[in-house]
Amino acid sequence: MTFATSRPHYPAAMAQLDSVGSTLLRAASDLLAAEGPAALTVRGIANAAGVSTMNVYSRFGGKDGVVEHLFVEGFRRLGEAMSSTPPSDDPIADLRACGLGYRRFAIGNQTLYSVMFDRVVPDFRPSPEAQVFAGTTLDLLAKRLQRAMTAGLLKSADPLHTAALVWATCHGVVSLELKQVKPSAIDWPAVYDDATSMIIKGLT
Amino acid sequence: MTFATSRPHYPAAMAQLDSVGSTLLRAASDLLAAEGPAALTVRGIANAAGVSTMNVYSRFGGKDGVVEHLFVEGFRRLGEAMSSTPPSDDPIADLRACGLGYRRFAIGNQTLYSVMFDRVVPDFRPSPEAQVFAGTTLDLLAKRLQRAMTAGLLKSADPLHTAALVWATCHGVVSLELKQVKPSAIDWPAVYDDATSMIIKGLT
DNA sequence: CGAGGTTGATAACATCGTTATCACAACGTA
DNA sequence: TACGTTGTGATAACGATGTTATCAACCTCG
Repeated sequence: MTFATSRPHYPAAMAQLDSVGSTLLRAASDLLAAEGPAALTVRGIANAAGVSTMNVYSRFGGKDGVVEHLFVEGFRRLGEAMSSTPPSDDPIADLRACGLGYRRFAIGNQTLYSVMFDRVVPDFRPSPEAQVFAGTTLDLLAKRLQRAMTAGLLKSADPLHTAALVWATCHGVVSLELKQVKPSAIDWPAVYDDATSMIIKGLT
Repeated sequence: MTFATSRPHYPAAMAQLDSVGSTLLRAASDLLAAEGPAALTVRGIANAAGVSTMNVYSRFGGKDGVVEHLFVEGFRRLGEAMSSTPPSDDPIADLRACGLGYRRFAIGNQTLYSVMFDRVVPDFRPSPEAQVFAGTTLDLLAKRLQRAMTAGLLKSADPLHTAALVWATCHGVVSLELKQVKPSAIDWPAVYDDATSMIIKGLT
C-alpha cells in the first residue's frame, strides 16, 4: 500500500487503453528496461507485442506517443516512490525517506529515468500536459517541505523554491552517478547522503 | 587570457587535424548549436563543411568520432569557464566564481552541454579516454577545494568526494533549468545561488 | 443479405549511418 | 616521357528507422 496523494492534471490520454494498447506499452517498457533506448523502435515494440506496426500509429499516433506514456508513467511511479513511506510525526525523517525513495527509483529504473530526464529518444519532447504533470512531482515534495516548515523544523521559505532546491540536489547526484563519472574513485551513495543531509541542515 | 591549468590525459586523437578535419568539426559544432542534436547528421555535417560524407569516415571513423571530439572539446571549455577567474586571496570567492562559470557555460552552450551530460546522440558512448578526460574536470574543482581546506576556510575532507558533491549540485540545478521544469514558477538563477551558497556554507 | 465504414497487415518512401565501388589524380620508376 | 601503383574521395548501394499509402478483410447495421 502506498500513500501517494492523487495528482492533478493527469493526462487524459492515459485514461482508456484497450488490450492491444496496454500490451504495446508493456512491451515498450520491457524493451526499454532490457535493451536500452536504442532498442525502442516501432517495429521492435510491435513485434514484442505480437501485433503489426500500424497499431502504434492508430493508438498512440506514432512512436512519440508511446514514449510520452512511458514518460508520464515514469513520473507517476517516481511520485509513488517518493511517497511510499507513510507520513510520521517526524517531518524531517519523512523528507529523508522521500530522498531515499527518489534514489531507489532512479537506480532501479535507469533507462526509464533517462527517458524522463535525458533526451535519449531523438526528437521526443513531452507535450505541455505531460510537462505539467511532471511538474506536479515537485508539488508532492513542496507539500512535505511545507509540513516541516509549519512544524517549525525548517526555516519558512517559498515551498516551491525550496522543493526545486532539494529536487535539483537529488537529481544532480543521481544523474552523475548514472553517467559513471569516476566510477571507481567516488562513493556515490555517500555523496548522495552528504548532499541531502547538507541541504536539509541548511534549511533548518 | 585564461588561467586554466594544463590537463592530463588529453585524448591524443584531438591533436592533429588537417584543414578538412577542423572545418568538419566547426561545421558540426555550429550545426549542433544552431539546429540541435537532431540536425547533427553525417550528411548534414559534410554538406555544411562543403565536402563529401566520406571525409567524416576517413578522418573520424564515423559520426561517433565527431561527437567524441565535441564531447572532449566541451569538457575542455567547461574547465576553462570554471578557471577563467584568476585565483585570488579569497578561496571562497574563487569557488563562487567557479560555480558562476559553470552555469555560464551550461546556459550559453545548452546543446553542447546536453551532448556532454544527456545522451542525446543515440548509441554514442564516450570512449574510456574521453571519460577519463571528462573526469579531470572534477580534479580542477578538487584542487580549488583543497586550497580552501588548507587555508582553513573549509572543513578538511576528501577533496574528490567534496568536488563530486559540489559538481552534482551545480549540475542538478542547471540540468533541471535546461529541461524547463515549471519554467514560469521557479526562479532558477536564485535556486542556483541558494544551492551553491548552502553547499559552501555546509562545508565551512 | 449486402452496402458502408473501420481496421490492420503489407508495402512503399524518405532519411539515417555505414560500406562498397570505382574513377581519377599523384607519385615513383624505367 | 610513359607506365604501373597507390590512395583519396565522390557516388551509389545497403540495411534500418519513422512514417504514410494501399488495399483486402471484417464488422456493423439497415
